Parts: sequence; structure tokens; C-alpha cells
Amino acid sequence: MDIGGRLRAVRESRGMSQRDLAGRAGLTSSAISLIEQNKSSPSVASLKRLLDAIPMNLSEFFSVVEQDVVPKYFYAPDEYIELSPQDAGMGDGAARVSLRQLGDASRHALQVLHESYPPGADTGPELLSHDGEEAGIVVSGVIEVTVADQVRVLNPGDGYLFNSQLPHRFRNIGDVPCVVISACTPPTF
Amino acid sequence: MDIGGRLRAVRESRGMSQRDLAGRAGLTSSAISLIEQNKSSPSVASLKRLLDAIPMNLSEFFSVVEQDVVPKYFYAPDEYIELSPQDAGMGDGAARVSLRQLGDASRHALQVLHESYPPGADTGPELLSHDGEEAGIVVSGVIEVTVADQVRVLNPGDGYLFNSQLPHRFRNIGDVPCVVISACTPPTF
DNA sequence: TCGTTGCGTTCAGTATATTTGACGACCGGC
DNA sequence: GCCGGTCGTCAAATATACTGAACGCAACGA
Repeated sequence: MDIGGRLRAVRESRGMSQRDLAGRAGLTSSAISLIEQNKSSPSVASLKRLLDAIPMNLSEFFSVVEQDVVPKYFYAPDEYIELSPQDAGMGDGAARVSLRQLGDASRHALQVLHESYPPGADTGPELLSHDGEEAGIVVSGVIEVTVADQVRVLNPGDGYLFNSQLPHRFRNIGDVPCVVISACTPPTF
Repeated sequence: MDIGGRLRAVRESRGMSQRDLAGRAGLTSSAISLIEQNKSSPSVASLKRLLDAIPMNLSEFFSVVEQDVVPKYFYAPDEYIELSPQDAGMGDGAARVSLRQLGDASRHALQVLHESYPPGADTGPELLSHDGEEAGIVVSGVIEVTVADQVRVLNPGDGYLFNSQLPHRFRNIGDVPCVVISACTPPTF
């Protein structure tokens, strides 16, 4: 939790001096100096004023991600990571569901999956996970989705978007596999 | 910036009392009471101790989105919001690109798009945006993607995943439209 | 060699966050 | 009614963040 180092990096990347930033944020350069040396821990109110002056929001500020040494941006189908429905918190009825994940989610803020549900597949009520959000679009086939107390049958082109904390369930009620491309943030498994 | 209300909501969703949380976080319940009433603005150090005890990380804490009164989870194709390539920071070569967005991204942490690039479409080098990440999977057609100094041609099933701060560009170099389902976090336009 | 300008840091004093200890309100059991 | 327990809040004391005025340093030009 190197708040000071992070603040200094952000400030310098904007080409501001401590006094510049102090002026815009309505603080003093002394305070910024102490914060950047981790000699004081700013109140949220003060940190927000600093970030407003940069500008950057608090959520961004705290979600620093390391960059790969040789960054990898592209993935062929056979490079996807196969996830087990179990790890994803799905029930026994989802044993044959294919979950293929783009890249290494543990190193990213965004998790994208290529999901294929065979006919009859049923995730069962999934365990609650993080505070993140989940969304997806149906590419082919038909799937019944339950979120909290709502049930809907989604056709190709339809989508869903909800808070991951809500109980949710996917069932392929058709007779052909259903392919869905989905995204979560932050990664939940 | 209702830090207090947010903290109270999170604490109560975990079924903790102020004293419970105080015990686990090494603070006192009085401090929590004042913070929840927005009568004091916690230092980042204190807030982190509180969130560690919940547990939740700072980034998640600050990326709060309002929940609809009657929450909407499902979207038909005609309910998608049509975005203009201009607003997305794309160049003139992308005028005919179709960008259809799931839900109202300004109220969510996750933005999912159904994108269709006609033959010859070219976004040009896109403007840098937030600190978030961008990812997607090609559904049909062929597209050339440039990220920083890397160029790749992606076929159906291929995907991409990179930090939104990197310069990036999409070009449909085939002779049929290319459909991509993409996700960003946090929403950038 | 100066004086000036701009940088980050330090220090004593002030404002504010946090603790300690107490209060009233509520609830279930007797 | 009257407990014992738990809840959130409040008031005074203490710890800590922040201010305002210094300091030392390096770069630049007269």
C-alpha cells in the first residue's frame, strides 16, 4: 500500500510540481511532501481533492496493475485457459459446460470468457462472489437466465448485465449448444 | 462522495455491527459511527483497515454504482444503446462501424459492446482514455488489431486483452463485416 | 560571484480524526 | 414492569493530519 509512491508517480506523470498540485487541490505542498514520503496517511477527503486536481478518480488510483515485461495482447482459441465449472461455483448440472478464459485473469481487472453450454446444462444457483459486475451477449443457441427473482430466455443477440452479488443461474433449455461471450469485473475465480 | 453511506451499506450487507467491525479492524465503534455519518473523513490507512476486515479492497469500495429501483438485468438487441464511433474516439475511417452497448455504462463498472466493422472500416489510432482494461473476442469475420507496437490479424474465436491507456486500432481488412463482442472496465465513453 | 527561481523537505502550531467512556433506545426473557 | 444485552450516538481527551514559514539544494543568468 505505497500510497505515497503512487501519488508521486501520478503527479510526476502529469508534469506537476508539489506546489502546482497543492494549488489546484487546495492543500499545501508540505502536506503533499509528507504524504508522498508516507509520513502521513491522507484523509479520504484530502486524497480526493488531490485526485480531482490531477484528474483521476479514487477507484482508478487504487487499481494499479503491473504491466508484463513483454506484454501479451492477443490470444488464439487454443491459448484460452480452460476453467472447470466447479471452480466457477457451478453445480453438478454444469459439468459439461465449457468455460474458456482470455488471458490470466489474476493479473487483470477484466475477465472475459467464451462459454459453451450443451443442451440441458444447468449451473444451479451460483455462489455469491465479489462486488463486481457480470455481463454477456448470446452468440448462438438459447439460454434461460435467472437473476435474483427474474427469469428470462435469451436468444442470439440478447444480453445480460447484473451485480455479481445477486444469485444467478444459467440453463440451456434448447436442443443445441448455446455460446455466450461474457465479461466480469473484478475477476471472481 | 458518500463514503459514510457506502461503508454502512457494505458493513450491513456483511451482517456486522459497528462494534464487530471495529474489533476486526482495530478501530473503535465511535470512529465508525462518525465516519458513517460523514462527520469525519477517515484516513486512507483507517479506511484500508476497515475494508481489510470486511473484506473488500479500496478499488472495489470506490467503484460504486447505483442500483436501479426496478433493476434491469436483460437486454434485447433493440434495447442496446447505439454509440457513435466519434464518441468512442474513433477516426473518420470508422464512420460506418456499429457500436451497440449493453445497458447504461455510466451506471455500471462494466461496459460490454456488440461491435460490427464493415469491410474497410478503420478506427485510426484511438485516443488514450482511462486506466481500465479492454478485451474482446471475434465472433465472425476477420480484423486487424494494433496495440502499442504489436499488430495481429484476429479470426473468429481469437481474442484480445490490453490496458486501455495503450494506443490501439482496429481495421477490417476482410471483405465481409467483422463482429466483435468486447468489454471495458471502467467505462470510457 | 552573486541574486533569483524553482524544487522537495523540515518543524512548530493548528485543525481534525480517533479513543475513551458514557448515554438513551430497543429487544427478548422473566 | 424490570432486567441484561446490544445497538448507534455523543462529549471530552488524545493522536494524527495538515498549515505556514522556514530551510537546503540545484540550475540559470547577470
